[in-house]
Amino acid sequence: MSNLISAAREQWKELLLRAYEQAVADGVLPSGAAAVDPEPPRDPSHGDWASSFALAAAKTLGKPPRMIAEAVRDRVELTGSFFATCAVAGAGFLNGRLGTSFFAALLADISREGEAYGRNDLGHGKPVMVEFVSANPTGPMTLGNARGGVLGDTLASVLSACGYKVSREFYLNDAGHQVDMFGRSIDARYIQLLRGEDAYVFPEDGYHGEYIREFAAAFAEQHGDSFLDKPDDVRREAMAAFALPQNVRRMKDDLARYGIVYDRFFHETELHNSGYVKETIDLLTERGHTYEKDGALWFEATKFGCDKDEVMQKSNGFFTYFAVDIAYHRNKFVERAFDTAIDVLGADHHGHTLRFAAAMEAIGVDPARLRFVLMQLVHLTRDGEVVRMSKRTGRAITLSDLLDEIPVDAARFFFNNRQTGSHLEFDMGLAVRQDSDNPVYYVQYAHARLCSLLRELAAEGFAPPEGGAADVSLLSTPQERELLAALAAFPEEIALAAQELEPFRINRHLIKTAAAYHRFYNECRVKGSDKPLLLARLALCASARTMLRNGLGLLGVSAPEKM
RNA sequence: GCGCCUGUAGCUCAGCCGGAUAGAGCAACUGCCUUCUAAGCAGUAGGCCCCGCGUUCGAGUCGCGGCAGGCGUGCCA
Repeated sequence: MSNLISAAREQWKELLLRAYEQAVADGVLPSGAAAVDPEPPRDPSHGDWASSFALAAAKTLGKPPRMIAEAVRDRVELTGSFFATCAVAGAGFLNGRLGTSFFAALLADISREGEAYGRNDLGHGKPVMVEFVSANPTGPMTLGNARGGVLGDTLASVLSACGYKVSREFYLNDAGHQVDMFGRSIDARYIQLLRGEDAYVFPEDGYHGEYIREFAAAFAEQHGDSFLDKPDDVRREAMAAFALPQNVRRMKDDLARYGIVYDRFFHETELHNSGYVKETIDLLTERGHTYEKDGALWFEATKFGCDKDEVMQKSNGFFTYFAVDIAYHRNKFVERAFDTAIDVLGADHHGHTLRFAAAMEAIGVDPARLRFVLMQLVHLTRDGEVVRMSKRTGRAITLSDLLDEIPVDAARFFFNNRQTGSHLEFDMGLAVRQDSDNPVYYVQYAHARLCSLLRELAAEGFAPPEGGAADVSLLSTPQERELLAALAAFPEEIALAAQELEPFRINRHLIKTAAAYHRFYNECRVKGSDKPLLLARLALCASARTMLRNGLGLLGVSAPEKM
């Protein structure tokens, strides 16, 4: 639960502020300057925390930044702090270098917390729902669903690590036009199967996939031609009722294979059957946010900053998708009392975010409780060539096709290896490659190397020292310091990933840490060193293994002990 | 037309609420295994950070105006 790195930052801020106050008391500097949050210097050779206090204060105090910085530096009291040195550099930066006490505390923390290292309690147990994928249940899942699945699942894990009570949810659109068309499509194939291709014109906007024919054939297998003389709507509903659960079953299987398990599949039909959609629309009307026009019921979105109003109930009496979704989100916040709901959506849905916020405000829910992760599209390539279709099926590549070819670890790592707002290029050639070009192996290899090293040391009778009993001051090479810094930064990365809804940060940090370890490995021998140094490096390695394992765990990627 | 997103090395992308000499990986070139896993490491080379103006002690980062690409703007979902 600790976050030593941010504790150190706060301490640096405080130490400099106190030194400044001393300089004021000494009559060297005028009063009036405000504290500044230190930041990590871009170049690690400058130290661990840098403050631009003197630069920011220069104008207020009417003194040159370097003069201010030097006056502060001369009065900074490092005894008993995490810091070993304070230096002035550049235009007037005050650079602090962490000392042994910090690193000893760090390794002790990691050793004590083990698999909990990196976690925090930002969430205080507040209930948060992450809704993701929510793919149309009338067909196979797409690559977009594949990316959304990883983002949602990883984000949920990250939030969970931050002390939120997280619920993973899949919204199942098992009602409405799409399902109707699903039934009509299967029905058309059913009739064509029994009476010949020319006997029935396939609906133009129907689902053309081969799987529709398969459902029709399966239905015919079970029921023969007994449905041919039934009324259209009876037939179609029977087809949908027959095929939908099977398709949902397949989606769940694919998701499970992908390492994704939901807390709940929420059925849209529940909202209709219970009258909740109508109740929600009535609520909007009661609150005076709707009007009738052209036989339809409209929501006055323009009252809440949108550029146009939205239809809630069509003139044919059916509710729009938007209306149902408002009801669904009301259910999340009001009936189920989630503190925050996060929707992972394709960027092509960005137009909804404003409308949703407006709708939440209109029903009396703070719009800030609804947050969106908008993800850009996926471009699939194979060794530089764009891939659109599966060679095997001749159709757009599905999640299932992808998992047939790409190991789950690689798929999960790749889909989270870019910021959500960036287009993601997924190189299938790279994803299956088992070498260091492939970042997932790079990280896993670092973990496996650590495990191997720790096994060898254990065989020689060396166990990681309890509670940081090693002499950390011996860890003084740049490689050791870089690795320590990466280990220290992990809790803050998790916190930022949760706050900013950027699960990609975990990938980035893992790659950074793995790189630091590989450099350490090449430069610093553990086996065969003098015992105090060996023990200090052993403690470092044990901590590094813990951090890498915890990070991979958040991603749902395995941490192999041998490769 | 209006709105949102993106524009950084040949390619794919980082750049953490404005900070020091703009980074990583790939591709190219040069090195490193009798030693804890070479699935690794070190080095060289590669940049009008799309353009212009502005704010600031300081701009890849903030503001305004352009340019280019993507998406949205349905009584579709």
